[in-house]
Amino acid sequence: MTQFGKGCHLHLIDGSAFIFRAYHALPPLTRKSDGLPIGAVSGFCNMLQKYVEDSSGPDAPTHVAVIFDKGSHTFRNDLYDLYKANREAMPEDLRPQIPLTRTATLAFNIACKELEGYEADDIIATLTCQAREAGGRVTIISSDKDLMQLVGDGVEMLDAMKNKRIDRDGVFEKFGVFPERVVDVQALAGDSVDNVPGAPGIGIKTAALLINDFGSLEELLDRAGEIKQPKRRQTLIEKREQIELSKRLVQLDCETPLDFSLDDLEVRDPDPEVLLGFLTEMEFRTLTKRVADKFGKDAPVLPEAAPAAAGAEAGAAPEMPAIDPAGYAWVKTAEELAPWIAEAQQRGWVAVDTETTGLNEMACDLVGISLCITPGKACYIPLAHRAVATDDLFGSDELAEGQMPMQDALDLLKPLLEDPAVMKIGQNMKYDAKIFARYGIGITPIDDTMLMSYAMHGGLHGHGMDTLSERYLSHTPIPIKSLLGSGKNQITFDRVPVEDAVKYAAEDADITLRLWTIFKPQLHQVHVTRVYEGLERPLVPVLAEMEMTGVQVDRDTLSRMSNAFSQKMAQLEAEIHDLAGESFNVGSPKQLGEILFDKMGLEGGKKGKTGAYATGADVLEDLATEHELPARVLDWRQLSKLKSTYTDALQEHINKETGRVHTSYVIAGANTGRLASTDPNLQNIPVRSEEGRRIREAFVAPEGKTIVSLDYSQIELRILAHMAGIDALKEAFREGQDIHAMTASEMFNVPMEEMTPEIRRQAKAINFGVIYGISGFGLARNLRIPRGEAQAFIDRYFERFPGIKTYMDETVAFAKEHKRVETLFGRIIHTPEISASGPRAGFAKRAAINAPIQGTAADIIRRAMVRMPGAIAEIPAKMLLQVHDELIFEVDQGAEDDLIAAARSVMEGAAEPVVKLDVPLVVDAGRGKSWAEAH
DNA sequence: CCTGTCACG
DNA sequence: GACGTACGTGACAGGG
Repeated sequence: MTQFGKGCHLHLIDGSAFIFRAYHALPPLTRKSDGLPIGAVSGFCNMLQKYVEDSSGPDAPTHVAVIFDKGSHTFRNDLYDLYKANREAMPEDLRPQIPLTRTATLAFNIACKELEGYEADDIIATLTCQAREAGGRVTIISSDKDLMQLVGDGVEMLDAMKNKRIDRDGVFEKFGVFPERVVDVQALAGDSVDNVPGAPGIGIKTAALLINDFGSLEELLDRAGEIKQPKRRQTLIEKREQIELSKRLVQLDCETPLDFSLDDLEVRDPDPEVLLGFLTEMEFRTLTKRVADKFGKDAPVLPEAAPAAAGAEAGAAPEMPAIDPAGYAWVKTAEELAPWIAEAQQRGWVAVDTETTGLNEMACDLVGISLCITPGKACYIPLAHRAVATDDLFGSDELAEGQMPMQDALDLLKPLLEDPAVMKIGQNMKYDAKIFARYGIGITPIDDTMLMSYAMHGGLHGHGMDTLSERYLSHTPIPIKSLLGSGKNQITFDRVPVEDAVKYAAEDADITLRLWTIFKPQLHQVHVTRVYEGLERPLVPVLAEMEMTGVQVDRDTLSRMSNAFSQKMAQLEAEIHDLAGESFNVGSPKQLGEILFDKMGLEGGKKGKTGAYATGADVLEDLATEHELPARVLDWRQLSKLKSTYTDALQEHINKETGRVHTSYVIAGANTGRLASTDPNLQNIPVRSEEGRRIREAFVAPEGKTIVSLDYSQIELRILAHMAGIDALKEAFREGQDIHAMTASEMFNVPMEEMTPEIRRQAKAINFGVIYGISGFGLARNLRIPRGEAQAFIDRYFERFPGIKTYMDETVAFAKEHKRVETLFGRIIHTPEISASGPRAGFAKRAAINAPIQGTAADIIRRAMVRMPGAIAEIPAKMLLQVHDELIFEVDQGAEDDLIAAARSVMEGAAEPVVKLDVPLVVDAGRGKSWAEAH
């Protein structure tokens, strides 16, 4: 045994932090065989495994221990009975998992230490002091700021989450003092999480200032009389005892009586039998396999789960072979393709993936197709790969060897892809469906693993294939960059050698199929089958159709506007330079800030975290009342935005073949269930300003057609009225009243006849604020009124509509209990951050309040869109665009009334029959030759 | 690649 | 005068 000393490196892992992070990061998983809650243990083991993998190499620890808290009563409670009194009770499903995390640690053969009556922090402190005295190094793996007292002199912290090391400078950044004085700052600032009182009204910033001025807390308290600010002086004198108590509470104990020594913590290799035994007992399929692979052993056989219950544990795949390119075939001929088609037909499903020359489905070509029916066994059918030329840099235009004619392959595949009895499985099927559509194939029926994940895991993580593969298959797919390169040397997929393409493309189909086998049975368990089958999957063909149709955009209109903007901008720029007395880049916020606040010396310059002055519109608007220059800059910025983002960029997006603009909707992008529009984004075409609105004049109907726009009136407020059950609001909506005026009348006791636009405006801001999870600060900023006044408005609002407050509180409570919120249609939005501390808690809370409202509205318009094609089938009209609460159509002249009647009926009735709203949904309609006229 | 800014619902 | 704050998006320009 080596004696701990110089050259040794001790790792101390904050076990409780690991547990809580694991618990909050994962859905509530249970062990399949007996339903034992196991999510936190699973996450804990994954984190330990990752730690073990990451901590090899030259900087590897020689000694390591995981330290836990034990018991709820510590010596600090004897000092102060309210210590940690406001901690929430441990969740019911976490409690039984705690002992298992000890077992897990031991199974990894890592020392596992705890001590009754002491917090983990104290044990960590004691060990750190011992190690430091012995001349060794220490890394504390935790993000707990209390432990920052220990940093320095060979001791560092490692935030495993952010993979960020924290040294003395890092501590200074956080606390404004070096580690020796962190206790002093904490004693003053207190800690709301641990219920350490501190000095009221003093936070970390002020505390650091004081400590740096006086040198130490004791010095500060002795000489408190010298402090200039009367309030602060009084606090420090009056609360001296409380501050001293706080210091004793935050001071870590380096004298914890330990019954073991550093030498007992020496790193040991795990015993494969023990570790695999434990993992198998927990029924962690993926991790068991991964660890078994590491040891070069076969994974122990797990009890076979019934297919319907498969995957109750994260990543719990049904038995599947390893992902291995050896199982991937290169299909070269029709004869080789035939058995794949036959097997798909016989099994009733096939995973399909297309490879193309680019990401724009409307302007790229098919290069190959991959298929997979059984995990581990997949094929790639190359169709348009170019021969790799040896003599020139640009490659050849010749087709590569070993490919069947594209049309032959498509002719063979078409019956399969259109066979109603064979499920086609894809990842982001809208993409493949659009490609196939261009080759005359209407792929149906489909399942989409991206959308399955979105329905089940919305809010937890992204739903791209790489994310899903890593999370649920513990496998990193071959990066496309490894084939295509990046930057200007990037090649297109048809230039990839077929041998490489087979491995990549077949793997994609294999992964997709594996994800499907895991997800499919889970949809039902998580109760999102209706969401997936009613709101996500059926939207794929509808959106594909809309995107392929595109919208006509008039290039000349845009081009003329661009020129006009250029001229006006040049003029403004000259004026701005004149006013500044020098030439600079108006488009650079950095340079602008320096001109405004350094050179011109204007008041109100505030630097952000990067050290640059803020020059946002709100800042400039304040300055504009006094000065010419900021006012000009605002005008310039507006034009610059319109030109670069709209009049110029939109022209680039006009498709050469169709002459129209084809956006792409992201179905699984927004947390709330909304769509997002990209390349180009047609959901943020200007409308609020007069100049901007003119951009919409360029969105036109072709000869003989009309643009029709239908939009939901106040849909989110209506949903709020329904969900929160506010009778006054419901009544107002039923009677078709002006809802903001009614709110104003109710709040400010102004009769409706005497309503002024100003009072109504304020009420409108409050109504919107409520939807966003109102705060005094936010409302104050929006209305540009003092914060106290804004808070008074809010208090008044809650007084008049107590149901709203109840709704908000109940929604947050639900989110805290279930780590998710739901829409009226059962869409789940996970809220993993809801129990976070600090500013993130506020964010999460407001997002949780907003999500059911915004999400229900999103569900409703999705339902309308899914039904729309059937409802307007007999009308010569096409749905073109969706803008969250608005649908835009193109219709033959003369059929406008029919379309409006049919579409309005679908939209107004979209919630039914699943949800019967207590308020009517009202749809406004407009028509014209352009979007500007129709809106 | 990140940040600030600004366009929309 | 603890902190930082309305919700949800995407695109562009500047700057490292």
